[in-house]
Amino acid sequence: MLQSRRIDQPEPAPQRVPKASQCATCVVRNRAVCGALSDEERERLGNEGRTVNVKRGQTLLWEGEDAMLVANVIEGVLKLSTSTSDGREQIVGVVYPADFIGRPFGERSNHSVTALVDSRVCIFSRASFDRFARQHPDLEHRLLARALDELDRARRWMLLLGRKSAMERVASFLLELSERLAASGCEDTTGPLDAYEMPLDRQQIADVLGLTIETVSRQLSALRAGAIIDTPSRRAIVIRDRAQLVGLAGD
Amino acid sequence: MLQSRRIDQPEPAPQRVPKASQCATCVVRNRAVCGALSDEERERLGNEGRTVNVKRGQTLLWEGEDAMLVANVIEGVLKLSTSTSDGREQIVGVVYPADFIGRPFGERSNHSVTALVDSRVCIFSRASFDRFARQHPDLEHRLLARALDELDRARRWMLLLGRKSAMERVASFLLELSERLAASGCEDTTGPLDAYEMPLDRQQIADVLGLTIETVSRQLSALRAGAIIDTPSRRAIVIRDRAQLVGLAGD
DNA sequence: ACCAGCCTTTGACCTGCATCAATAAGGTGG
DNA sequence: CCACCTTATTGATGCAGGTCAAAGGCTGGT
Repeated sequence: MLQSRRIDQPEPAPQRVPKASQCATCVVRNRAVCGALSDEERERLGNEGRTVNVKRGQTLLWEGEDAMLVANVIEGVLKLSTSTSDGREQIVGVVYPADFIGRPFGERSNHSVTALVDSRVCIFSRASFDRFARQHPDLEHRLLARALDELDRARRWMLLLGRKSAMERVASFLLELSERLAASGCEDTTGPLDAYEMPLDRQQIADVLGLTIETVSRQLSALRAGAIIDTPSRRAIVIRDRAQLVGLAGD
Repeated sequence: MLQSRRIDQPEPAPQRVPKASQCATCVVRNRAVCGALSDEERERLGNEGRTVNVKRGQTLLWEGEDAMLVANVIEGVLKLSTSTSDGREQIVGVVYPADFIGRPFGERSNHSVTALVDSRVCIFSRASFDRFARQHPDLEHRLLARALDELDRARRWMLLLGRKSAMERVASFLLELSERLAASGCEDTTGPLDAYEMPLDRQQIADVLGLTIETVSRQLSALRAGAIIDTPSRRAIVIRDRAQLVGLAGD
């Protein structure tokens, strides 16, 4: 069977930034769900929220526990993960700046949310966010649009997990990251990145792709040997031949 | 690699029932998204929709094509599926009565929708449904709740596809069906069914679980040999020892 | 600088599921 | 009731990727 997994250690609670949110200057205010609101409304929602720094490895929400909060990602990358009772883990989503975290209109969180790199999020109590959302149809509309996009993405991921080979999975993943990291930068989107810093370690890549760390490593080595990518350091990825990589992603 | 797949043959277009929808007596009117509307509003939405019969095997929406319609399932079971360019197929969702089909607020459908058994759905043009939804926040709220539930379900499915063994997958699937088929019957829900008719053939089960038809067959035989289930006919499932089956589902 | 403790890579081997192939069991029309 | 066809089961074999084990490489602390 699959190897078991180290458990993410409990960590000190995320550090609250004393100052209340400054929505007016928030870098993600337009792309996040808040973008649906007028300045005045956004300010009102902002008063119910707080900006919080989350260090790499810290967990914001635990699988199975009451999901008391929701949040917008301002900066950083976080993973959503579930595990079987015997410790096999699967990462079911990776979120970037402007993405929404949590389960509005639901009691419990179905997956843990953990920072992959030092991140900053804007949190709300679920109850107050739910109340606010119900009174602001435009906000709910943005939430819906986002949920539908996530659903499409999750389903594409199901094709990868159910039907793709190890090499196809790794190639697909490197390409997806190259696109999403480019889109999450606020700069004018100049298309997918050919060089980026990998926010996941090898174990986490394996957990996204439903593989083992060794298999991931071997596929990366093979791509390096074929001069299709380069990995100048552990966490750096350089795509040298995107066309071939696309071919290997196979869909 | 994985075996290739027979293509669903193009079929005659779904048959339109001449009579306009009779929302007032619709068996799923409360559980479907329409349940958010008043009688009067529902009637108004109903005037834009039509009831359509879809025969087993007929496809309502094609992957990659413009998604011109959305629908509510009134009766039956349908699959949502995607495939790789070389024909490997993955079923990414199975929908039951009261479930919603299609991609509101999106241009193209990311998966095909095909009837697994003779079904009846209530269709709307996407454009008119979108317009109506934007004017009815309660309807969008129900859509959002549904999308979030689907997302949770898809993510639990990702754990299955990424990390579970063949036996765990088959056991999980039999249990999920036993619950969802019970819930989709309009009768007072008396808990999960211990006997039901399997709406999928072996190939389709394999396509849901990311396995091959032979592996599915072997797991079912093993379960039968262990007196955990019985399969009195091809499409009949009887759960004889639910506790053990739950144990084998492993999560 | 140097050491300790990861994380990653690589190699050797094994196993669960895919693949290939042959029957068997329903189902359908004549 | 039989011939034919589709779908499911069972068996034999192979291989992709998992498991086990042993080196490397970074990194951070003193």
